[in-house]
Amino acid sequence: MVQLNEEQQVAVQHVEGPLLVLAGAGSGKTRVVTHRIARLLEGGVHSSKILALTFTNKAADEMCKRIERLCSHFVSLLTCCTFHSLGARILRESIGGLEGYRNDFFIYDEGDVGQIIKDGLSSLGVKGDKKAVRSIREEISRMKNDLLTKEEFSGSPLFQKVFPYYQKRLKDSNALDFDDLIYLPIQLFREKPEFLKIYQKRWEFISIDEYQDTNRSQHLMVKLLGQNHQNIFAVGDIDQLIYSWRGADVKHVFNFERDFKGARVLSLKQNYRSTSSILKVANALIKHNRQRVSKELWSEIGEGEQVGFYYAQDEREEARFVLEEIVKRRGRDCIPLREFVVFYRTNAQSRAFEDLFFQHRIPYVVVGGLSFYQRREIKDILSLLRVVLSDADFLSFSRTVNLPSRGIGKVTLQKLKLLSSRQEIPILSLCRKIISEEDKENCLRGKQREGIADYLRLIDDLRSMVKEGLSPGKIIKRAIEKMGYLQLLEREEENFEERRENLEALVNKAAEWEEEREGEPSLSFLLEEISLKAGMEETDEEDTVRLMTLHHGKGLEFEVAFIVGMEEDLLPHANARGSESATEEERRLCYVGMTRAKRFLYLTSSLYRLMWGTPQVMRPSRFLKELPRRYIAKL
DNA sequence: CTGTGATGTATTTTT
DNA sequence: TACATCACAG
Repeated sequence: MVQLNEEQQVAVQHVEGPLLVLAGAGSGKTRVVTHRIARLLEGGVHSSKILALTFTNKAADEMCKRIERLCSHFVSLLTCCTFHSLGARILRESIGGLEGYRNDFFIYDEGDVGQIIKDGLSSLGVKGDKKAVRSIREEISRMKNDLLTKEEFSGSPLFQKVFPYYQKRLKDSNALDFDDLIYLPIQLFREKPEFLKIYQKRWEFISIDEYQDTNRSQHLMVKLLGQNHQNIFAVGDIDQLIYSWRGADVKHVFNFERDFKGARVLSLKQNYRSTSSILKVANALIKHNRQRVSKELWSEIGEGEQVGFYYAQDEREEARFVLEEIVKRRGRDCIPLREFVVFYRTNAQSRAFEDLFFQHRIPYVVVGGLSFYQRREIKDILSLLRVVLSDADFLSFSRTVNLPSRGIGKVTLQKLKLLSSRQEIPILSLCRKIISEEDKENCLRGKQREGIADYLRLIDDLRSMVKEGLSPGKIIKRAIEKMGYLQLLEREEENFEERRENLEALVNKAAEWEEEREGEPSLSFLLEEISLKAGMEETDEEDTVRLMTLHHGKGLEFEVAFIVGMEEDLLPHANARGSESATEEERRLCYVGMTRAKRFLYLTSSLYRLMWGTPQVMRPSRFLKELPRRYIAKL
């Protein structure tokens, strides 16, 4: 299928001015985007003038590769990345335009951010309830995504109290959160239009993938960057909008023609992925959504088999059914394991499948579960490296100062933090001061004082390695050795082997990264890449069954897809109860899952399900009743 | 300060 | 179930 259909051709040949492509699932969206960019390049547009934005790193990688394949020698300076990477890049260059920021910032992940909110709560005398932390985190995120100041944002009272603390902590630590990566460039562009001009000139052609999932700040970023030339090529599908909880809004798609004057709109309805049975079922489901423009996907692939439905007794039996079906299909249709995917609504559901697959030696990968970089042992080492690079990162300091145990506990830490903020000195400078001055104020003695001194020696040691220009991989290796981390793990952990292997993998990853990046393999660069790409592991090559949430399925395709747990309060999720728009989003989620399947699609429900360790009676999902019987086979 | 064990409470989705 | 937090003893 080298040929493009008529609508695709029109899109690919589009050069200047705004264009919105409403591309249904499997309609060759990525092909259109890549071919169009290839055409621009062939038409003489310099690669440095093109910006291609995607939603995930994986998609960015994929797009890069495909463009390269189409016209290898032109691509060198093409910018193809996620919104967040773009933001980070802009800020590295230009954050100096904003008062009080430095360009060697760290990027804090969700865990880091949660810890800071917790600290904030406890400094206010409120106990750090996990739920409260999460809701405040969401409020902060919402505020920044909606580009509001804290005065404009009507947050909860708790938010109002914690937010100033939160911002101060980040600033003192020279750190940014994820949302800042979009929020701050926009602030910069508004305050200092001369910076905006630079970037407007740099990128003359902008293409955005998964446009339906952009939130308000991302949307504005595109608008600002494209203001002059208006060469905006947006591709999206409102039936696949699944991130409204993160600020995505159909409004942005509906308003495209208003936001970009003279915009053309195209729609791609022919599907090149799935059998028509699968499409009929998916179409029937999504038709129940009111907020959409009607659109019926069709394909020429042939009817194929009916969609299978299985009603299981409990989740173990559900897993057993899936496993048997995989084994059967693999044998009968010669489908490799990597072409099977199991989709579920919540991460917790993966357990039953993991247990069974493990037991039966069926190789599998859980995509996007607890990411590699969020594992404790990895975070410990990376935190230490952050301290090596910065005097001010209190969070990383507190995480590592007592590894291995140096007698620095909660109390001492609190004392140090108080002193550090009172004297407005970075935490490490404070530590140096304390051990150099001869027991002035008597603030640390004996074991604690010796512990701090020991820690500082470790940091200095590693810093001198950085100065000598040792490679990141070597520094990481030395850091693990010097702090005696393995011995520490060995003493206290049961799954020592696994953790040791993870650390080994970290060193290897760093080494790999160095080879890729001939130019400038600095430690700080590596850390940035890790914080932006956390969660992306290269499992693509392995022939294993994939287990993932429906959200992770976006943009992927498989020969065989299972959507499990089709039950009320799970899909649609309990949190959507009573809200029509939330239920519609659940329906879209289900739709995304269905349209991932090329040849075979299975849906399963379970009568009983273990929740919090106790069995619960479940009711079949309302979505099942919305499907046309004649395309469904009960198994 | 550290380690232990009891106790209670939580499972949406993610760059 | 399982994980995190808390109280208490060493």
